[in-house]
Amino acid sequence: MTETAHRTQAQRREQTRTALLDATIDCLVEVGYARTSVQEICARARVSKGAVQHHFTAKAELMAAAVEHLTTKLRRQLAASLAELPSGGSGVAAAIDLLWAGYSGTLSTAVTELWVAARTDPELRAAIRPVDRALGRATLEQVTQVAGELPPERAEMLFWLTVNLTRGLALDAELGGDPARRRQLLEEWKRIAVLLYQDATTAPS
Amino acid sequence: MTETAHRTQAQRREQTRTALLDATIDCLVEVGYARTSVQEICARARVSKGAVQHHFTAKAELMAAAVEHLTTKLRRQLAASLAELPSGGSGVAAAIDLLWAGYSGTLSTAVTELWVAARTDPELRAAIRPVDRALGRATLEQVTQVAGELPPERAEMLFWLTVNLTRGLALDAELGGDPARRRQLLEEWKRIAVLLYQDATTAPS
DNA sequence: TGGAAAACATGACGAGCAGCATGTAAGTTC
DNA sequence: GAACTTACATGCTGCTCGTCATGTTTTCCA
Repeated sequence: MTETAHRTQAQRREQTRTALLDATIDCLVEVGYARTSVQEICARARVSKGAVQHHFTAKAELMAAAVEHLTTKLRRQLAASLAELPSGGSGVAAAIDLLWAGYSGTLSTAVTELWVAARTDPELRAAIRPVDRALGRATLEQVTQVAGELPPERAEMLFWLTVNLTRGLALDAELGGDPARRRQLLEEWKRIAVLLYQDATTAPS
Repeated sequence: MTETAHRTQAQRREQTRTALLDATIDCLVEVGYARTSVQEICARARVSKGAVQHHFTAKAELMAAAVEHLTTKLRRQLAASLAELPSGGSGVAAAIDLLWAGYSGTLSTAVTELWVAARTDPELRAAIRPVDRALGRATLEQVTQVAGELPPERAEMLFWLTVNLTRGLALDAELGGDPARRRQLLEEWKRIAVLLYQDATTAPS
């Protein structure tokens, strides 16, 4: 029990706000975007519909806020794990593992739901694009610091290839594809990436 | 104007049935799964709600049928283009292009909508999985025939890597990512694939 | 040619949805 | 401690959805 005898207004505000946003993410992950209703979110956040009405004027605004909340979380998660990467060939493999871990978790599942929904919802799309691009660029920067010996152009290529491959694999995982095959594919890609890394660093053009 | 003075019952049945399924796919592509309602589908197919009621007992059944219809179309499309592939290194690059073309078109967009929806809808999921697996296997077979000199194990790896990368790129395209970068990434991947292909064929382990 | 059956249309029903109006409790300010 | 503001709850309204019951048209068959 959280004995909240006295909470300042700012505390109350932020508390229910994050509760709502977390509940929204949970909803996206568990029931999908199509069935994510305001009522469901309220039920999970243990608040009334009036509360969400007070904090967000419309559902779209809630979703937009959820996108930012979500991205912030993902960013923190990735940053924390990417900070302690070894450099060199083993670093490349480790980075790929981390990217896979990041893009295959529940947070990324929620992002995918929003992405697909945003394709046919211009408002949501406008909210997602800048935030997502910022996440991509920030992650790229951290990754390229690991593989500093590589020409930045090639490091970027490797990064984006990994990200897109990982997203494809995450999609496969969502539908219940064979986990063993995914592991195999990821191992193979790591092998290829390390090989390319070594080629580029030992014999620069 | 299609002057349909006399249509046999079977013709009528099949005609409105495919009209409904095509309309469903259009709906998925244009407004997304969340807003794909029976009414929307009926409006596009120029039929009443009673018609869909007559052909499909529930909406889930319509969706399941749409999945199969969709997969059949995709299969035909891929088969037609994959049939006339050159073999060898240039064949590998061409195959990648074709897979990209297949997985980035409107049909694949509809599939993605259904995929993501199926993640949280067991019924839809059960309908999708076998059909999708069959599509994957069939495409794999056709592709491996092109790269016959490659050890089947490695050809399969290359295929699945390409498919998953392509799906990730397709997702990126849906949100309006930079087309130029996608082209760049695809070119890079083709280079890598051809390189791996040559390595494997000239110096088998 | 008439009647059975299939294909389709029309209208209605209950459920769930988002948004709003209004009421109540908790914190702030003086 | 009383007026005031912010944070939240409750209940309603109009709408859309999927489904169903019933009517109408078209084809088939004897």
